Amino acid sequence: MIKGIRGFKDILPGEVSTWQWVEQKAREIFHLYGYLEIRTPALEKLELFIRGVGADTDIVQKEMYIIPDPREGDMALRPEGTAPVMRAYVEHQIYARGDHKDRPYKVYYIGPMFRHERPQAGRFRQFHQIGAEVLGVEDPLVDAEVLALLRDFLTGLGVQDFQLQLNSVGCTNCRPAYREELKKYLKEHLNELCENCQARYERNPLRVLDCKNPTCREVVLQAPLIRDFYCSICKDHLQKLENLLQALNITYLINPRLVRGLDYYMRTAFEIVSSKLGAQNAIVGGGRYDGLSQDIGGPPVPGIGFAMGIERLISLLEIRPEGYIPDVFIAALGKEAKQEAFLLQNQLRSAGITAEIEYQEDRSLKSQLRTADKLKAHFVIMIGEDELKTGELTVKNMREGTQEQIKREEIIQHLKGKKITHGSFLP
RNA sequence: GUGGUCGUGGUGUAAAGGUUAACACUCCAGGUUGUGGCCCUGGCGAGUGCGGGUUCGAGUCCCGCCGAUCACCCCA
Repeated sequence: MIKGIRGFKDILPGEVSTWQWVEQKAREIFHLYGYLEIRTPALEKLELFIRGVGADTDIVQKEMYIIPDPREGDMALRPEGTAPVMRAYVEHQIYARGDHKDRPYKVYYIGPMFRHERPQAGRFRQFHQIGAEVLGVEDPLVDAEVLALLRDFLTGLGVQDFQLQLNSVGCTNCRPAYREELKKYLKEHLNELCENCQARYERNPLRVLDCKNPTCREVVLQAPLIRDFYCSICKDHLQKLENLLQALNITYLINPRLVRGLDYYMRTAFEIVSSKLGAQNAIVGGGRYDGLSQDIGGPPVPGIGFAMGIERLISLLEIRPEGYIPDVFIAALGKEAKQEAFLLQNQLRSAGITAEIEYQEDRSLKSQLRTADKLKAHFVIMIGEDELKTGELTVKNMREGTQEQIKREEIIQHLKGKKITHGSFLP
């Protein structure tokens, strides 16, 4: 038997209705907030992620699916969505278009991402993200807007258990000084750090801050904090954002040790975590990346965005939509009636009524009703010898247990007057 | 990439190294005429992830591989 690839999951019809519901809700909220969908390819030049996400990040160093191609150069399945969006923005010179010179460019995407990690609860090699980016505006107003959107989206899905963690990771002006200070501090405690962090000390000392190793955590507790090093712009940015969040009644927690694993973040960085998720507890991650455009060869363009893991989001959903439920099940007895049932089914569907028939030969009425019950059909139309003779069909309401005789020609009109459900329910 | 646990019909479980692998759910057929759910009766369905080994005998023990799961790591 040929099996699917490790970490790559089939999403079967039973779950797809939940996915569709989530995606539909996302599209509604993005529309409300003025975001348009963007669709970028699953494959990009490897270079984009090395320069965008950062050569030293785990994503680039060990998690990418790389496709070597001597003709086109190395390519990679996208491990995240922000760099590709920025690439498209720069490539199509959106920044130069009149309609976006001083209006933000707001886009969202929904699609698969790929990272070669060891699968675990909430972690897959192909996973799906709903993400959004706001390009071209530096003002913390857009930071707040993005967070408001997220809050509204999650509560709209009935998700209760989440916490917004916020930090500012500074900018190219103030981070270097902090970095030096942090290194100075870490140097004194180098032998107390885990192996991993000893390596990080040189390449990316900030990452030591959110190491989960207990002894590292202890060291970090006394470490200098970036907030004592913010330049006036960063300080101001964070202060304004906090004021806006408070004005919007968005609850958040400042986590001064929140550091994100992608190099492009600056100033605002945030995560939304849930205690119901286990080790992989982040359902959303995001922040501001004002340097990204230049990193990939574009003009200076400020930006902020987030990505949300759909699998993780779905795993903490308490409400789920029902799948397909037929309005009508047609039970037929005998060959002639079966033919009649098939034709009736077709007419019902033309009228927008969902209908199912029995496909097996010679099943008793009893078993056909059983099937109708299992399908949760609202009505059963019975066709047998009597009905064929009189031209009146028996219509049974399965929810009420009542039934009546309806003339064949009037059946559609009759059902249309019955407030039928059209096949499926969304919460 | 590292470590722990696990792998039995479609699903969930059971089977001290010893008959023909059991039970529940699902599914099918019945419980007298053409009426669902509940209940009752009967039936279909696996040879135990894959490959080796130990043993008279392996679902059970050992080794390897694969997969799942949880944690580390990292992140959504």
